[in-house]
Amino acid sequence: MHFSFEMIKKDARTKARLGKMTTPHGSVDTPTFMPVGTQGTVKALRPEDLRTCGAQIILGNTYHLYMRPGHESIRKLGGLHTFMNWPGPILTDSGGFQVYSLGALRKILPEGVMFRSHIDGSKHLLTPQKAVEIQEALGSDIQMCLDECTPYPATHKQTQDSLALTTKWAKLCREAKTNPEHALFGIIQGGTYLDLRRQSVEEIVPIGFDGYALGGVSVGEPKDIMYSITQDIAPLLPEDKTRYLMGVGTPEDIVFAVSQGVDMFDCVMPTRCARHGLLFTNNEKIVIKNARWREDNRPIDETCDCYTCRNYSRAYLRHLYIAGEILAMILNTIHNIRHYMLLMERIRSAIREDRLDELKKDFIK
RNA sequence: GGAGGGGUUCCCGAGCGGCCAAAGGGAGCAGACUGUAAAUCUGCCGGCGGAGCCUACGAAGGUUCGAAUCCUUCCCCCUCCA
Repeated sequence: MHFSFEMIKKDARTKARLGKMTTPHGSVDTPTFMPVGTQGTVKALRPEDLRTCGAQIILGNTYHLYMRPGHESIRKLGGLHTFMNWPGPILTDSGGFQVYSLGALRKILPEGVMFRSHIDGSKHLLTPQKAVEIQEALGSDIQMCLDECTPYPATHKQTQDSLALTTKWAKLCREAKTNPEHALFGIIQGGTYLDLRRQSVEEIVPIGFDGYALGGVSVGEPKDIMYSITQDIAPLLPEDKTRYLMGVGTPEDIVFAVSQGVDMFDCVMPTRCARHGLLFTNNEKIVIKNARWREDNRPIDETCDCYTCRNYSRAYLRHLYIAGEILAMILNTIHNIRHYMLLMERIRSAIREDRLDELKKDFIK
């Protein structure tokens, strides 16, 4: 089964779209959220927990899996799906974000990025061709082009130079792709400059990808800038292709971006915050370590149907967290992922019923 | 009975004449987290609205311009010998 994207319907009052992606490992209802599983695991969850939470697609990472255990090993062991026992679709990030996040450990060269491994300090050159080769070895359903995630702040000139590299690498990734079943997505950069963002769309779209991502946001820029980039650029992307806003975000960010026509998201927020004791609900955010929950017998969220909310009290979850128990991370992550999945279900229902704007009002005042 | 070691802020523990409201842990309290170098990181943590003052280093006296730090007595604790 080849990758495809079908737009089922558009919301009547916003730019939101309801759609369906088909991949070699199953289909995905969009708008969708991908839990982040950088190292071949969504931290603290078993694949069956992910399934139960409603996750349809997850994200893995080229850089991390290349460094450890190595993409060739994973290929020999049957590919990433088999290796990690996740039968559903997987999107792999290219390592472009590590160009940003591992800033001190890498050097950008015209032909690629020279990384000093964060694990043992060894040197590795990640080229666009290599990034595609690794992702094909992993067998990911959706591969991402190697890009430079432009940091914030950056001058117009710096952003322009960075963009030139991203465009050049996008072409090389496109040429390097060999497996027709897998999708390859291009990435729009251009920092906070609208003219460069537009230029990026004009350069990347003609190369011809299976989907388009908006990258280089949520890297420290003010939220209104991120929103305006999303608002201005998402509608410029081809209607018949998946639109993916990389690394976003909070529930309100997601609802906003959906209203601008974005179909896919990924973010560490639900998983990392869960491990750090921040639990999402439809009302308040709950910092589970707070003393106020010491004897609170209620679940995290009475409207949530997750395993954690059905079986455990805030008091118990607080105890587990304070005591440093592993189960705290497991139960907290189950809740936050389910919360995000329920959010996406609410979003899809709203689009289906042409009332996303009403839902949006609940999130963005 | 003899010899030696010790009692420090909630706990452990450093300090051994002024730079000490007292290092460093822990506990406690609060906050952050956006394509994961994150089970991480940050802040607060004797009292009083601040420069400041008050109360604090087993107890009581003393020496000194100044004491958690030196001296005396007392009260506890631990180790070894009898």
